[in-house]
Amino acid sequence: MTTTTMAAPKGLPLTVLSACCQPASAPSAPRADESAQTLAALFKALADPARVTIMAMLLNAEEVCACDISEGIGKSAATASHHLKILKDSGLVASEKRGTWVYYRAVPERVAAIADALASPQRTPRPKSRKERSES
Amino acid sequence: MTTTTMAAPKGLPLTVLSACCQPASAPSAPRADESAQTLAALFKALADPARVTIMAMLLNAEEVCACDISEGIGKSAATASHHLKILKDSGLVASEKRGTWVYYRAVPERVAAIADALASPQRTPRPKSRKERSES
DNA sequence: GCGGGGTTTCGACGTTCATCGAAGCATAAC
DNA sequence: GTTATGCTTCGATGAACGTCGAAACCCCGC
Repeated sequence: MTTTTMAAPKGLPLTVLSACCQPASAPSAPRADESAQTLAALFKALADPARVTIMAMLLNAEEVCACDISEGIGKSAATASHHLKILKDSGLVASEKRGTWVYYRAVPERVAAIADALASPQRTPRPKSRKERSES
Repeated sequence: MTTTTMAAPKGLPLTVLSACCQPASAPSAPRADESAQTLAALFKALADPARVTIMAMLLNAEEVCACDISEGIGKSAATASHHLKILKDSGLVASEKRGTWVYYRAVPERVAAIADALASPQRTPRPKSRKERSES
């Protein structure tokens, strides 16, 4: 169930894909911008090979110990912790501390949310370009 | 020509989601890393609100004039061109010059490729963590 | 040819990012 | 309490990024 897609038909950043370039009820309220920023933040969280590798590990295995992640990406423990914090802050992974070890798990709903935002072009009739506007 | 995705059923970076943490036939050849880098590069191309907005415009309308994109993201023409170049280099958009104007179009296959990479967890039995290895 | 407008490239600036070593925290075993 | 181990935070450094103005490029109409 992909988070989303339940109360609101497509209630997440996806809206940016259709809410762009609209009347904008409130004059100075950048609404679509907000969604774009939210979505861009999610992409930024994945915009590093180390973090992609981490997500791959977490999506393949149900749970991964932090110690394995460090050697899985071939970087120092400090760097691994840094990347994990970024993924955690973006909600893409969750962590649980059991004794000395910390286990990380992917949050599939969040991952699916990104995939959903990328799907379904849903073309609109056609905005009419500036060129056309100036030609008429 | 979209480069990619056509002959192979899922012939793209998705492999990173299953190719990670494997025997690695060649000792010092980071193979999964390559896929991770490819995928991360795609995410990085989308890791900016301006570029997300551009993709939204291009996915909604079939074709958008460059001049509209500049004002669509509220940045200078130079900045818009910079972002468009990044998207073009990553294969997410294509451009066509007709007379004085340049029209940009999204490359749906490439966008879908990212969505595909995010889908299908395909769990493997379980890698066995370092903790377990050290405990046995 | 010349002038003008759309687009891209160049150069520069300030900001953000990835990375590591070292130090700090927390938990478990003794 | 002390020691050892796993993880995170801190501080610093070099690289990459986003942004813009100015210059260059390209195509059209005259």
